[in-house]
Amino acid sequence: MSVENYLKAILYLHEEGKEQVSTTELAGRVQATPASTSAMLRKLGERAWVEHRPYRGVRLTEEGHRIAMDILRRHRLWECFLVDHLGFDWDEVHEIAEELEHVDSRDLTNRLDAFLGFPKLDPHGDAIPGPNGRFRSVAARTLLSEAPKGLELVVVGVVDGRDSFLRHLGVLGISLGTRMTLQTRHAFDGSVEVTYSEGGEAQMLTPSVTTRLWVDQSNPEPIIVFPDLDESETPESNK
Amino acid sequence: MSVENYLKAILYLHEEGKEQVSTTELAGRVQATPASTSAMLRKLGERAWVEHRPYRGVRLTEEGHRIAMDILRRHRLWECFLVDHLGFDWDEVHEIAEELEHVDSRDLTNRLDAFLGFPKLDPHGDAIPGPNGRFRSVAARTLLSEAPKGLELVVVGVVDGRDSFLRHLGVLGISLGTRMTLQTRHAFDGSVEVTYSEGGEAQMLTPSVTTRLWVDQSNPEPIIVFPDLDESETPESNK
DNA sequence: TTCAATTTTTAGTCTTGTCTAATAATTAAA
DNA sequence: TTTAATTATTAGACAAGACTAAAAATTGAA
Ligand SMILES: [Mn+2]
Ligand SMILES: [Mn+2]
Ligand SMILES: [Mn+2]
Ligand SMILES: [Mn+2]
Repeated sequence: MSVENYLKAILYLHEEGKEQVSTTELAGRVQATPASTSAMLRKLGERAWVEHRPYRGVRLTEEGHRIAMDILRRHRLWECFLVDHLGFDWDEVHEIAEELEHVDSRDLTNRLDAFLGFPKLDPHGDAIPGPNGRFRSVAARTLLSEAPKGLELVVVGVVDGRDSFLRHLGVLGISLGTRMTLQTRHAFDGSVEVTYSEGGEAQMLTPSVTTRLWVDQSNPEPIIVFPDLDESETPESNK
Repeated sequence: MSVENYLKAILYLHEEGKEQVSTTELAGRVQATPASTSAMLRKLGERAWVEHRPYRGVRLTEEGHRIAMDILRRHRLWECFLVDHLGFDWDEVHEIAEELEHVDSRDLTNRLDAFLGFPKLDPHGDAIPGPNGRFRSVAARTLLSEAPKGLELVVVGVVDGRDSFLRHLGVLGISLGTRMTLQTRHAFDGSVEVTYSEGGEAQMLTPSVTTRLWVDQSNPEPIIVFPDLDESETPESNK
């Protein structure tokens, strides 16, 4: 919980343009003393969620960025729910979302996302990260029918929101956030075969499906490389 | 958070008929050691949320009962939301609700309640406390093990909300609202045979099942609602 | 370049909640 | 009514996260 709030605060500061986040500024954001913040940064560094150069500042690692984006996603989705369905005003929701964001269930988050209609913006007009941990951008997504083979893809949207189609997706085991890799494309009729990252047998999808599904690359190229960080922790949370 | 889980666990045990709750039994419910539980009980006693007589057991005070009922209210409202609006199955929601229940905002709770249409029962058929901290309705219900033969019955709740039991019900083709008629009762082992109104073959049910299912006569009498109960009856049931 | 102001980290405590091991009280058996 | 088994509490530690006060590093002004 505390760890999550710190990560999100660092993300906010990055989004505001700060490459390096100072201890004091971060302390201000999380309402803690610089001393407490310093201790937390050491811990986050040990877990490889931030790169902390003492006295110099801190920056999210790729993994830390991923985690922070997921918290931001939950925060903004809940804000949508509170405003659009419970009738809160946009200035009343932040504090409550600040709590709800810490309920960490991938399934819950994705279903809430679907329930809300896959919103791209929260009630404050801020972009909502998608299930792949990146902001939803029209440019970044591709129809499954035109996606490349061999790369892990993640389903980021549907072209057709009719109930009949969504129910059919359910039968196929596909929902927003489903990860799959395109294995084969049959030129004859445009059908494709995919394998789900979660396992199971190869699945054939008809063009009626592949032309109605938005996908994106599941694992973007690493943007930042930290040569001297020691290896890997347990991937974070999320049942 | 921890404090809330202890209070709710004590409430559950009260609802199961235990006047005094023992340290060991409570420890089992909250998945902690008796030593930790003992320490927590001292603290809860200091805050006057329980009456703790060392070596004798513990009981919620009026204030503690009020707080616990409010947590139970949030838990069950969220379960309704997860099932009715996010499409979860009734055996998937408990763990998530276990987290959501701790988001403590009166405004949020009451708006959620309204959004859901002021439900009286959660997806497992358990009564939902109202904003006044008392149950809203008492449905006329009987254990299937004690129900009369030959009448059409409808499943209105489960005594045991554990996922394992709910999944077993799924295998048996039973869910909330399932209609059946008790055909035979075998005195030897307490097993019964029922037929489903929807059709299919007669189904044998073991006492482990029949003593955990609340049923009501299928004839559509309206649920009796007592908006302003003076006495806090102790509605039975649940995990 | 030097030194004082500012920023950051460290040292030492506290609180909450957890654990294991040891002790004490209660209950059940002989 | 003793004793043995069970149950409950206390003692002592630990981890997370927070604080204040003190020390160390960096920065900026003279
Ligand atoms: Mn938060
Ligand atoms: Mn917002
Ligand atoms: Mn809980
Ligand atoms: Mn329930």
